[in-house]
Amino acid sequence: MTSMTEHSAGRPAASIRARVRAEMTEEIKAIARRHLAVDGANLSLRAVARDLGVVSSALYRYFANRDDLLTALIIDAYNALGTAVESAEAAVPRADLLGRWLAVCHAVRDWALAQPYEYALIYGSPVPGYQAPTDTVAPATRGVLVLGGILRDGTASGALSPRPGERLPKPVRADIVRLRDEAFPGVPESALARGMTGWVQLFGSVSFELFGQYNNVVDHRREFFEYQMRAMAGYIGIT
Amino acid sequence: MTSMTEHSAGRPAASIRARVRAEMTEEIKAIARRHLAVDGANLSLRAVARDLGVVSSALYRYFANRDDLLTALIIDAYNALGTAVESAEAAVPRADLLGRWLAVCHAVRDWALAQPYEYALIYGSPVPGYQAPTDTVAPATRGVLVLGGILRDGTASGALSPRPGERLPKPVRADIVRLRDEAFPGVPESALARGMTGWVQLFGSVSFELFGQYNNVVDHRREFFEYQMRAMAGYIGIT
DNA sequence: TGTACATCAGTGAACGCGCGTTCACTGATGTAC
DNA sequence: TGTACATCAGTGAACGCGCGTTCACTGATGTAC
Repeated sequence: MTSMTEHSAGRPAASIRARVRAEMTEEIKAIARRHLAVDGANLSLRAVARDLGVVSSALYRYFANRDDLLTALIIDAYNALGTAVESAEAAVPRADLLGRWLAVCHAVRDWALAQPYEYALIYGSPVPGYQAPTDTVAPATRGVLVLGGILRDGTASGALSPRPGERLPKPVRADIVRLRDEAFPGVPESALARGMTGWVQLFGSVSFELFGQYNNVVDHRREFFEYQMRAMAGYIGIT
Repeated sequence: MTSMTEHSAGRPAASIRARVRAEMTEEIKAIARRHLAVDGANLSLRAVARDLGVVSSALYRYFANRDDLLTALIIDAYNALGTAVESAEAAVPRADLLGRWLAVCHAVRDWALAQPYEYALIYGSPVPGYQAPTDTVAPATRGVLVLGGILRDGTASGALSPRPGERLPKPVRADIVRLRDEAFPGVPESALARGMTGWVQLFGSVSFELFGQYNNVVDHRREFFEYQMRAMAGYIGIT
């Protein structure tokens, strides 16, 4: 790692092996992602190895076991979704709060439609017997932090409808205050509470669509989704 | 079936076999339900047979294959949830629209918390490779029809806040009108559209809680849930 | 620059399991006369 | 009421698969002197 020995191409010799290793790791994950469609979270290491053209025990050079591979896929999925949300929202002028909120909503839905099995992995039913380790937590929060930014900016500029008289039920307030202190500085309690409700609606709507609850019920899905998200914007106070 | 031959106990002889068969079928499903917790939707027929104390091929007297057993579990789950919702709502005075709505919401959440794996089976990620047959449709709609009743009654009595000027986006209106004509007579379009949004919020919230999205985020779950459901009541126009 | 040694990716065999489904069968229960 | 026959639940063996993980190994690549 810190070796000064240089390869003819100008790279430290050690990093060649490291680079090949990183590429191999990515390829394993890419194949595993494809297999999510077939097996769901019941991912088969042997099937991944077959597709990779390698003996199944070779995978253990890269992942300690099946759960480790699943964890890597989960973290990647959260990060991909987080990146999609962040960059979609960043492209909207800061003053356009409604545009920013709708950009977030559509980024979530578009990403989920494009990788439904990865979406199911992170927002669907938990995998039986699998316990997510703590390093999934940070990637999982990237999306909602973007919403936090919208609420903060709207509060600072006065564009977010203030609710001076609103009183939250005491236990709800306790959760909201802790959340605000931990992760959402500068966001009023009522805005955060309403924002969380909108966040639940966002994922509830995407999950209904992806998990088949809209079959034979809703045909115009994008429009129905946007109608709901605009309704939530109004409820949150984003205009 | 139509035989007049009577057994000494006063039952048609054929029905004894039929009754034993029905009991056996119920027992298989009961054991299978317990196994959902371990295997998720990846249910093992052999494991069910072991628990039943029977050879695995014996199950084929009762279910043609694994998917048929899964289908039976799905239908039972929808019916159990439908019954829970219907009877909780029926216990509230008809004029108390908010009480009826909250009874529906808590019935869904309570049932889901009591049988989380059955909830995941019907509202979680779809089972890879499994296609639900059409006879799951009717049981699946029982819950939302109860909401329809609340909207209808509220409209008839004038208690549901009317939204005379509200215009839905055209594609949304198309879906809503079709839905209304098929299953929700007497419910105004805007009420139905808002009701659907509330319905999505209800299941979004329950799924977030059950599928682990509230871990380290929301501690007071019942209160947080009720706060959200009251917010949606206000949005729908239920007071 | 050359050589001895260490690291590490991938192999192939094995362990000890699991699974859904089919099929010919036995023996008990129910039906028809 | 008694008897011959039909129905049907459950058995046990088999087919043809699948799986995660371990382990001793080979041979290529990288490192240190």
